[in-house]
This record gives sequence, structure tokens and C-alpha cells, in this order.
Amino acid sequence: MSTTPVGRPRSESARRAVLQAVDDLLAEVGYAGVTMKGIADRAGVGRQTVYRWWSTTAEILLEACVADARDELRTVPQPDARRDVLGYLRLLEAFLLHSHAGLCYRVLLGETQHDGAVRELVARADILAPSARACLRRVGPRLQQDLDHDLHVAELVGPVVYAVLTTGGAPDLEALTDHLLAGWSRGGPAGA
Amino acid sequence: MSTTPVGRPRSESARRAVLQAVDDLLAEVGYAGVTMKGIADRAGVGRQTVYRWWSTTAEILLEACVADARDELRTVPQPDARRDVLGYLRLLEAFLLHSHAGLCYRVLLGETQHDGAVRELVARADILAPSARACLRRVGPRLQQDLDHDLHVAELVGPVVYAVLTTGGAPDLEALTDHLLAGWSRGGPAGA
Amino acid sequence: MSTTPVGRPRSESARRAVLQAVDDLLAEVGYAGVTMKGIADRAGVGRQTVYRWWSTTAEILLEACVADARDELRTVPQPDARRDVLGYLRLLEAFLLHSHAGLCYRVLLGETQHDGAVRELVARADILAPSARACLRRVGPRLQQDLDHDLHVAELVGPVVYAVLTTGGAPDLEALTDHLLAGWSRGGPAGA
Amino acid sequence: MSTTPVGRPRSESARRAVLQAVDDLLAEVGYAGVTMKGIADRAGVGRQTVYRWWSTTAEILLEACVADARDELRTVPQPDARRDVLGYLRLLEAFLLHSHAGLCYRVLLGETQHDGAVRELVARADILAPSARACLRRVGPRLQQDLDHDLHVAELVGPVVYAVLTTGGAPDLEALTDHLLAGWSRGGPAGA
DNA sequence: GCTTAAACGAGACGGTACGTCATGTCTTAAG
DNA sequence: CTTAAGACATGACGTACCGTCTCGTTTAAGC
Repeated sequence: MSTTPVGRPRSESARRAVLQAVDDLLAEVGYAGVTMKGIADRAGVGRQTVYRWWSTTAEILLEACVADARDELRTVPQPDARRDVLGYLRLLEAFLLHSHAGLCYRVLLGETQHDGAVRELVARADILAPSARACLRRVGPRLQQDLDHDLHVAELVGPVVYAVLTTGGAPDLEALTDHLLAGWSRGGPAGA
Repeated sequence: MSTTPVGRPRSESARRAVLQAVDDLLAEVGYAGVTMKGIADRAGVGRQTVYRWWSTTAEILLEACVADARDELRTVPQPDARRDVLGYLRLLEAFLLHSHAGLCYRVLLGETQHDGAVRELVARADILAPSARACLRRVGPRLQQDLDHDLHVAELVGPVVYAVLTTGGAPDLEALTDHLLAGWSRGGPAGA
Repeated sequence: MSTTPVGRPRSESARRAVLQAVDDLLAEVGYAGVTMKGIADRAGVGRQTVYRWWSTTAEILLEACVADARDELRTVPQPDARRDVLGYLRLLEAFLLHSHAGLCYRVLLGETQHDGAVRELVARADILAPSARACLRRVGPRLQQDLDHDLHVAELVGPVVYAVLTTGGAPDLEALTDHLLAGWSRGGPAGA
Repeated sequence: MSTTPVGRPRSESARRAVLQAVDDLLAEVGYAGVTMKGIADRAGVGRQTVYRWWSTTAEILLEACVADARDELRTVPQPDARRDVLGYLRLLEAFLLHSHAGLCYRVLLGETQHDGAVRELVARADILAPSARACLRRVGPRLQQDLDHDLHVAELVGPVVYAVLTTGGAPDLEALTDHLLAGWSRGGPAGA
């Protein structure tokens, strides 16, 4: 029951040229250069062609980086919980600070704050959480805990993200790992 | 030895009108409406007057919200560490989710990601950290720990900020408080 | 071997709207209203569209009036030299004082005095001289003289132009005609 | 019965500085630089001071050049009519083409075409006519004619002014002189 | 092989914000 | 009461990007 497409098929080369162009522009001239017109010109593509397949620069950025992001955040299981968490945090730090896809992610997270459409888009893409959940699923059992929840994701990822967003640098990941594992290993409240 | 200013003095009413205008515009028409032209028109002020005192919309936003932010994040000491931390986290959540100044902060944090000048500006203003440090200075002694460091600030603030930025909602603050205090109360590494 | 133009073709309606607008503005609100912005708004045309095809208001004015000017200054041969010259001078007076295109010409001649680019433009368009030369070519043979020179053009046209530019009125054209023909009919120097 | 002036008297040095500034600006950066603000800054004078004594740049220009113009166009009587007229035309050409005051005059004449206020101002100042009339009053009697009329002024001055305004150069003054004197020496109509 | 139909590049279109500049008015303190 | 300084509201300047439109030209699929 699939409708057979009629007319000239979509050009794969144009699609790739656009995604490449947005990546290059972001790296070379910064976000100010990421413009529908700029992307089209850089890609050697008609403006209408860009608008035909994407509505906003955010959509293009997302498509350009989301696959790379998944790859770069893929962790391998480690023999003990500490090394597992620490390994993930180091991967996350590298992603946010030095990766091309990480730069895209930060820019998109920024755009999210003043554009509801982008918020929906980025939320659906869910870039960081899956990798964090994978790590937590491995670590949880070894702490006799179930750690696969939004709160745990936020605790694991939040401090690094916050530090990178505000100061442009990452915190002491070893100490962070210790605090996290200590906090998770006993569930009771701690008073003064 | 102060140089006596010469010429017509700066108009305080124009300054206030601009700060009010940027606030109103952000709330009413969103960030897209926060435009140098839009601000000037809304404030009933010449465009040149805006440019004379501020270079970018980010600078105006910052000046418009920074004082409010400090006030809204001022905490009162609590009798025990748990209530102190929990109180601060609730204040932070309210600030980020429902406050006018918090909206400004999120927008500025977003802009920070693709504009180096804004990054410098926002970093210097240092909006969240002071309040977090005040909380940590009170809690630390009760845990026989020194908690006044960048890492602790990131651990305290990061999860909430991350959750708000990505999902638009806050995590379970009570559980977060317990995890934080547990993580901080014993400094040694925790293995599997 | 002509290169086929690519892309959307120029809009003839926009072109006409601009030329009409500049004409209307000059007549209705005076030269102060002849503004790139004003023209664009009046023509219901984007500002960029005006700049795409004309660089200055002077260019638009010139294009708006040059064709009309040629038409309005077209003379018909007269049976004798006196009537021919007088007819031309009356046409010239009417053109300068009452015609729409003549108003354009005077404004352009004014602009010429403090703008080198306009000078070049107006000089190339050569609005008055052709009609004057046509008259002189007809009159010359009847005076057994060759009158088709820059000096003769200046003598024919200059007094009227000068009077209109300075006083806003024209001199006695009949007497002027007599003086001109008398001056031209004998070539020798006249002493006191 | 003279009213004694009260308060600080007008500064003569400020007046001279303004007139000098407008002259310099016209010569150095062209008419585009002749601006109320530019004049004030160049003269080292408050903007309000300029507005207090002059309403427009045209008024300042006029005051700056009118006295010089009169001086530069002052002729000395010559023994015969031809030398008298030719001398005057040469003076006029030099004034229009090479004199500072002549540049002012041309600019003002230009402004006149699209500004009624300037027209009135320049007409009242009557810069060229007096010198032309002086020449005509000397020449007339030697031709047994009365030549002191607006038409004669236009015939004498118009061709040179027209040539300078349109082409930026002057015509053959000797031939022009001959034609003028021939045209004036017999008053009757000349037919083909 | 011809027709149909959609995608393609190019680029003009009407808008609008940008940051700069000159306008003419005003508000100071100094003389 | 004039002066220099300079802030003020206004509005045109020329540039850039927006998203839409109108061209002539591919590029397949289906008749």
C-alpha cells in the first residue's frame, strides 16, 4: 500500500552537502554563520532545496550531529563500577569539550532555552540520556541498587554539563565519581 | 580628583525604561522579540541611546536580571543540613522554572554556548554560584567536611540545571538531597 | 551565443512602480521626500530591490525623467529662423518651469554641483543639448553659418537656464531671440 | 534709546571659527561633509551655538562666501567694450571654476533647486548680477544702448554658468564676447 | 521514445533588524 | 545669557538574512 513516488527523486548528494556545510560553518565561522542562506550557498545548493527538507537551522544541526553523538558516547563495560562511571564521565567530558558533535549539542541546548520548537525537537532526539542509562544499568546491580532513573541520569550528567556550560571546563571527575557512588550505595537520608 | 562630568547627564528614566522593556518583551513575545530595535521602540527611547550604554541584547538582559537573581536565590540558614540543602534546591528550582529572572538566566546560558562575548559576560556575573557556595559553607562544617569548591557547586546545582534545561522539569529534590549528603559525608572511594 | 539568464527574471512591474514613485514623491513632498526608503515604501517594493537596480536617488530620477525630457523638447521645423529659435526657447522655458521632467532636470543639475558621480551621470545623459543642436542645425544654413557647436548651445540655452535657476522666471524670449540671431548673423568682432 | 545687551556677549571667535570650518569642510571632504554637526565639531564649538545664529548649512555657506564673491568679481573699467566684456567673462569663469567662493556659489545654486528657503536666501544675496550690471552699465553707452536689464545679465552670464554647471568647463569666451556685442549693437529683428 | 511530475540551481521579490550617522532639542556646569 | 559638552528622540542610511516566488533544467517512472 506504499505510494510510489513520482517525479525526480530526492538528491542524496544535496542532502549530504547540506549536512556537511552546516558542520563546517559551525566550526569555521561560529554559530552566527549558520544561516539558511549561508548553508545553501556553502553547500552549492538552492535555497528552496534546504527549505524543502528542513524548516530551521536547528533541524539541520540536529540531523548533522545526532548520529555522531551516539557513536562518540558509546561506552564499553568495565570490570568495576568506579572505572565504569569514571570512563563514562571522561567520555562525556571529551564529547562536550572537544567533539564537533558536542559543540552542536551545546549550541542546540542553548537554542532550546528560547525556542519551544527546538526544545521539543531536542527532547525527542534525547542525545545524552541513553548513554548515561546504559552506564547506570551496568553499575546499578553492582551496588545492589536500581539506578536507571531520570534523577540518576541528572546526577551523573548534570555536574559535568553545568560546569562545561558555565565555565567552559570540567570538574574533577575522580572525586565526582566517588561522591556519586557513595551517594548511591546507601539510600538512607544523611543528617548533620 | 574625580573628573567632573560635563554635558547633559545620563537619563535615569531612559535606563529604567530599557531594562523594563527587555523584561516585558522576553515575557510577552519571547526571545525573538528581544531586539535592539524592539527594545528601543518599546521603551520609547532612541536606538542610539540603547547602543550608547549597551552593546548587545545580552548585556541588557544581564543587567535586567542579575540583581533580581541574587535576591531570589538568597537563602536563610536552616537548623540541619538536610533542610538547608533541600531548601536551597527548592529555591533554585523555583528560580529556574517560574521566575522572570530565571528565564533570563536560562536564555543567557543558552546564548553563552554560541557567543564567546556573552560567555565572558555571564561567567563574570556568576549568578548561581555565590548562593550555592553560601549553602555549602553552612552545610560543610556539619558534615565535618570542607564543601566550598567548584565541584561541590556543580554537584549541587548541576542536576537541577540539567533537568530544567533538557526536559523543562525538575527531578525529585528530596532524593537528590539524600544522595548529595550521603556522597559528601564520607570522602573515600566506593567500589562495587 | 547570448547567455540565457538564470533565476527569477526582473519584475517589470516593480521597476515601473519605483519610477512612478520617485516622480510622485518629487511632485508631492519635494526633494526632501525623495529617499531610498521613501521610494521603496511608496512603490510598495522592498528596499533591497531598489538598491539592486539603482545605486542612488539620482540614478532613479534620471531614468524617470530622461525619456520624458526628450519627448517634451522635440521641436518641429519652422519656416523661418526666428520662429524656429523662438519656438525652441518657448519649449525650453515650458520644460524648465512647468514640466515634471523639467523639475527633475533642475534637481539633478543641482545635485551635480556637489556630487561628482551625479555629474558624470547627468553629463552622459546629455538632456538639453541634443534638442538645442537640432534647432541650431536647422537655423544655421539660413544664416549662412555653421551653428552646431557647444558655444552656440550655451548661448541658446544658457540665458534661459540661468534665469530659471536663479530667479525662477524666464526672460523676454523674443528679445533674446533677436539678440541671438543678430549675434550669429555676422561673425566679425564688434568694437565700441 | 539703544537696548543695552545683557549677559555674556556673542563670541566673535566662535563666529569666525564656524565660517572657517564650513569653508574648509567644503574644500576638503566635499558637500557631504558640510553638516551642522560636522561644522560644530570642526570649529570646536557647541552645536547649539551654531543653531543659535544660523538655521541651515546654506545660511552659513552664504555668509562664508558672499563677501569673497563680491571682491573676486570686482572689475576695473577697460578702454573699449570688447575688452571690458571679455575681462568680465574671464573673471566670471575663474570665479566659477577655480575660486573657493565660486564653489560655494555653485553648491548654493544647486541647493536652490530643491529647497525654497535657500532659493529665497540666494536670490536676496544676488551674488552675480551686481558685477554683471556694472559691466553692462559701462558697455551700454559705448554701443548707444541701454544694457542694464535682467535679459542682458542673463545673456552675459548664462552661457558661462550653463557650460560650467553642465560640463564643468567654460566655452570660447572671445567668440562669446563677439556674439554678444554683435547681438546688442543693433536692436532690430534678424530674419533668415 | 514521450510524457508527466517533482526536485534541482539560481536568483529576484517584499520584509525587517542590523549598527551608524545627522537631525534639532534638551540639560548640565562654567564663563 | 552665552558657551562647550554631550545625552536625548527621531529617522534615513546601506547591508544581511528571512521565507516565498518564479524561472529554465535535470532526472526518473510510466505510458
